[in-house]
Amino acid sequence: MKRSSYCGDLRKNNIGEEIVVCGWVHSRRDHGGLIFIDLRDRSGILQIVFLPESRGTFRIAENLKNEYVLSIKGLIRCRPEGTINPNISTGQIELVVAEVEVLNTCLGLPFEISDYVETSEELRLKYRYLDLRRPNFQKKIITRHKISNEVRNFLNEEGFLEIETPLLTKSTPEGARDFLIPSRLQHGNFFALPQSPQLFKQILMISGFDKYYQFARCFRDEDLRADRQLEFTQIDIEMSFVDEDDVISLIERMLSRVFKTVLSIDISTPFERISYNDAMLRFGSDKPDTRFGMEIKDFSQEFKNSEFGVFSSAISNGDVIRGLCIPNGSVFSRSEIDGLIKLVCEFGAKGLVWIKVTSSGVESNIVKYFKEYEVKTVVSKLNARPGDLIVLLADEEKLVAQCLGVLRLKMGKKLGFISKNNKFNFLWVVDFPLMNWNNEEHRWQSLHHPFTSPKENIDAITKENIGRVKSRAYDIILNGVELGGGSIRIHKTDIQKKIFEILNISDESAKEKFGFLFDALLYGAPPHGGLALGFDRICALVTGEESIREVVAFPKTQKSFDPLSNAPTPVDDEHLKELGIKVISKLIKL
RNA sequence: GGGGACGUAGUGUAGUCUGGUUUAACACACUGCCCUGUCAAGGCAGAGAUCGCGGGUUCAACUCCCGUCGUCCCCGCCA
Repeated sequence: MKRSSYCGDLRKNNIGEEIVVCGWVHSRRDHGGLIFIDLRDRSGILQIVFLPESRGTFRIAENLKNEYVLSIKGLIRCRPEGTINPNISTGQIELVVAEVEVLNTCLGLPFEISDYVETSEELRLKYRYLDLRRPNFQKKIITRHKISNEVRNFLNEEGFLEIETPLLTKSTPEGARDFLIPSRLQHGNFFALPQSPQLFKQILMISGFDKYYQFARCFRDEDLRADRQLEFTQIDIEMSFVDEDDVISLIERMLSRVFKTVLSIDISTPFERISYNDAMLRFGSDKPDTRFGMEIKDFSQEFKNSEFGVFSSAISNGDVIRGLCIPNGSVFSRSEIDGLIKLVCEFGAKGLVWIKVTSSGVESNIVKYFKEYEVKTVVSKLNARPGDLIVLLADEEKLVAQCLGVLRLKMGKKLGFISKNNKFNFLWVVDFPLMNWNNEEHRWQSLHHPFTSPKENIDAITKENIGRVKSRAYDIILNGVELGGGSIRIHKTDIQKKIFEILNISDESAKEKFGFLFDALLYGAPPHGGLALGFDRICALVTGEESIREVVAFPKTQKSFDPLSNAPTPVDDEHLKELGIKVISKLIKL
């Protein structure tokens, strides 16, 4: 009995056809003289009817259990009047069994294969093959495929070539911790798994491939989060002879096509663009969630000469004063407000000022030190209304932005401004600084990576000036999630040299670390740029999931363990010897 | 490295704050029987838990304390 149809594809127009379906027993409803089976495959569920007249098949049906694997031949017929199930796509028809073959049995299940029963993630991961059988999960994995398929279609039509880059590659000093692979033929040397195919895709541009893409597996040995796995997939794109607008427009067209095809949602293009400085000022984040307001305002000017010493001296110290208004926040109790203060303190900010706006005036921990016009200015600038809670913070600019940004998000969630409402707010963040100063290591660092092209020409790239130099980088944000980012790259050796100089990377070590790209720039590198999108994150957002583990078939736990395979595991001493690695019988705690 | 939440039959939860009326409850799943139109089927009966693990406090611990393991969320980290 060879399968002729998928269960979920059958409809009224198949009535009268003899078909063969294969799948799993999703549920059994035994009425004594009549037995129904819901047969499930990846396409959906089909109701199977076993009638007592067909004695052989009926006896088999009496002994079926959940998740038995069946092959069934029978006739599709219309369901009798009044027995139509509007909840499933095949609800108007059913299959009357002629022949049934039990292809396999199934043990008692560790959890139910059902969309209605939640199970601990630990158990789901251990029995991932069962978890993946759940219809909702199958939908998500299929959606993931649809997205990647549509991205490929689009890019292929646009003339892009998919080209693979190596997984066994070279360790790079900057960025995340590398996964290292010892070389058997060259003891003491290591490959690294790529954190991204960055250098290779730039090489491909220099090789003349012009428009490249890849669904690239990337690896970073850093701590895991809901939106971070050790290995993840990025849609990696690079183009030659383009500027920022070309890349941005391509991605906008690509994403609107994907959302149209997969979700039937029209997203309007072009996406809003916001400068990095604006994002930090107004939202306290370089990945602002613009689905709700509650924007941050600066009050440094207003309090420059304030009699409230804490504020005026903060300004003269070079700090800033910023604040936001929490709608209906005055209902918060004293302890809830203390919670906010504690939250801000956790980041190292000294403390915050709060003002409850009431119909009869204001109420505050500190407002008695303010002049009346100062209070009025704050209230009106934040457009605060009776019932609102104003929060002000004076501290170093970066810290204030971070604290208020976190506070804004927390309040937005708490007050229900962020909900699963199928709203997709795309946003480009542009005009990033090229570098920022690392205070601990006392050196300049690239904000993106050292191959990002500066906006200014080469004469403006000096150690004195570098803090003010913007880059030709762009990040794409969706609902406060960093979907991806990219830049126009440096294609001229002189600029690249200057960047390395400022980053304190010597010619020698630049050669050693990025030598092959450095050399390649000398041999006719075209202007080029591109971007990488977090594919797992896109899938999570499209399917309405909070965690990318919900759209990854085989993810790892937060401690980077795979409960399905039990990886990672120890290996044989023999194997280690071949790799030239000394056998360590006991791990030494450093 | 740090902060927080959680861990109770196969699964999901309640009970824990305020220790003893608990012989640890409920739902689903499971087992047996009944049932010819159900569809997250229904009815009857039944089995299933040393309350993550170790220690402590107490006349008495699922409950309080300490430690430990695991899972999740967050900070650091992730160019």
